[in-house]
Amino acid sequence: MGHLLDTGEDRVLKRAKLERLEPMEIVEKYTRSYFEDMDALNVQRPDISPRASGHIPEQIELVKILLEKGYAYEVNGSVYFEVAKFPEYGKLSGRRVEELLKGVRIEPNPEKKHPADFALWKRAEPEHIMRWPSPWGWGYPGWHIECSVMSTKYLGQPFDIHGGGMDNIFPHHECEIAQSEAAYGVQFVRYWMHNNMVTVEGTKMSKSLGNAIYLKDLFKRYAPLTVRFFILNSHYRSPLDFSDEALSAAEKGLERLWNTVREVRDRIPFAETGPVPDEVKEAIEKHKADFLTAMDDDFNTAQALGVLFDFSKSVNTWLAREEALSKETLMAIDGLYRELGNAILGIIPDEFPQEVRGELEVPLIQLLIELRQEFRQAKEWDKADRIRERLQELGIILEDTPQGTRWRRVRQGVKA
RNA sequence: GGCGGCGUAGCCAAGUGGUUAAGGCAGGGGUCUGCAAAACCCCCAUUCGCCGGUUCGAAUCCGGCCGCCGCCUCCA
Repeated sequence: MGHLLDTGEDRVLKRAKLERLEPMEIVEKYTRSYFEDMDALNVQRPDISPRASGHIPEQIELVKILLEKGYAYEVNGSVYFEVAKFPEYGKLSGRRVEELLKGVRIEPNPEKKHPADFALWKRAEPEHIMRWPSPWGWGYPGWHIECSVMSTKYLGQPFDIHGGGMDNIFPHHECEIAQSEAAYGVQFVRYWMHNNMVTVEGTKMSKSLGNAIYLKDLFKRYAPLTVRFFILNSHYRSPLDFSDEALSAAEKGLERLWNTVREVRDRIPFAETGPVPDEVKEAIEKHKADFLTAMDDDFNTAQALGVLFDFSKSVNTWLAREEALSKETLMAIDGLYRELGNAILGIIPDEFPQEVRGELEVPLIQLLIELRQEFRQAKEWDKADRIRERLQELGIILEDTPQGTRWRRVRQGVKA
């Protein structure tokens, strides 16, 4: 369903005309683009992504039920939900119907019995392309009914968690509750999770202000997992402010985490078999428990990340010791990173990307490392340092370790 | 005007009645290193927007005020 812009135009139709495409092509195009961004952010795809326009009969059915039960009334081919018949209206947002009227700055729709009543079905004039036949004539569904219908069709009623932005609490989620609970007489949703708003450099993000950030653009400057880490670093109920300073700090922090995990994984193939020290076992158990406690507390991802950093500090200390860690120890540590950092938070990749641009890149870097090693052995420090500096300028960082020289890319995952 | 969220160090950000206010970034000092990098150790908020109050005790509870954000509109 396109639904209307401030200008009264249909959102999808406007876009379709502009791009000279079928309305459904527009929907498909933006849906795919959205999934691309979510894939990059390591967000799992939903099992079902229902479309409102694919559920017109079900929506009509719900409107019929509400009419039959007396919660709705029809006027001129439109159907409205009568808020006065549902005393609990406002229970989610803490509003009272009487209070709502005071702030109304728009002249009430004369078709409505009460200004707070909302549309379940709207009559559509012939020029409105997205319209369907119904018992009340040609029209299209109201602005909240699709969510009630599609969520309960696939999840049942009640279902466990309904997410969404805080800005949708009223009227959208309030209306969903009214429709669904009035129709079926049982609770609609068990838990509501409302994330706070996103700002850019302290001001709200909006197209008209020209400060909107598109993920595809952001990914050119910061790796998608950096953005994910940044988002996870604050609680979902807190406002999220995008700034270069904050994103850069997140990038550094994630790199620190990755450095430790990379070191652990690099050592596994060369490590000797041996027992896992009690100290390590206990630390793994403790940090895992702390992590899960944080997540169980209303998805406190920020605190959970703190636990991961605490754990890494211990790991780094073990790694820096003289005695080598056994293969079992390293694998146990990596196992916790995979469980908490990968499976749960999705910020530590299964495998770190090499980001090779061409087949020649890796052998050439290795050649330069060899040459530099020879200069170092000859104590020709200026030449050795020049190789390291020039490579760094190219985005390759060299690190000398007791096991030899390692290299990695600066700002991994950022599309050049 | 009403409803809701937020306001914690230079920056980001946990913590919502009780020992020393997590963690990350930045900064300072040290260890390691040929020098770096990475890593480790130490330092870095007697104080939690402001003002009152409750309490033996408050960032945490109550009242008032200020600031940012959102909603109160047929965007969904």
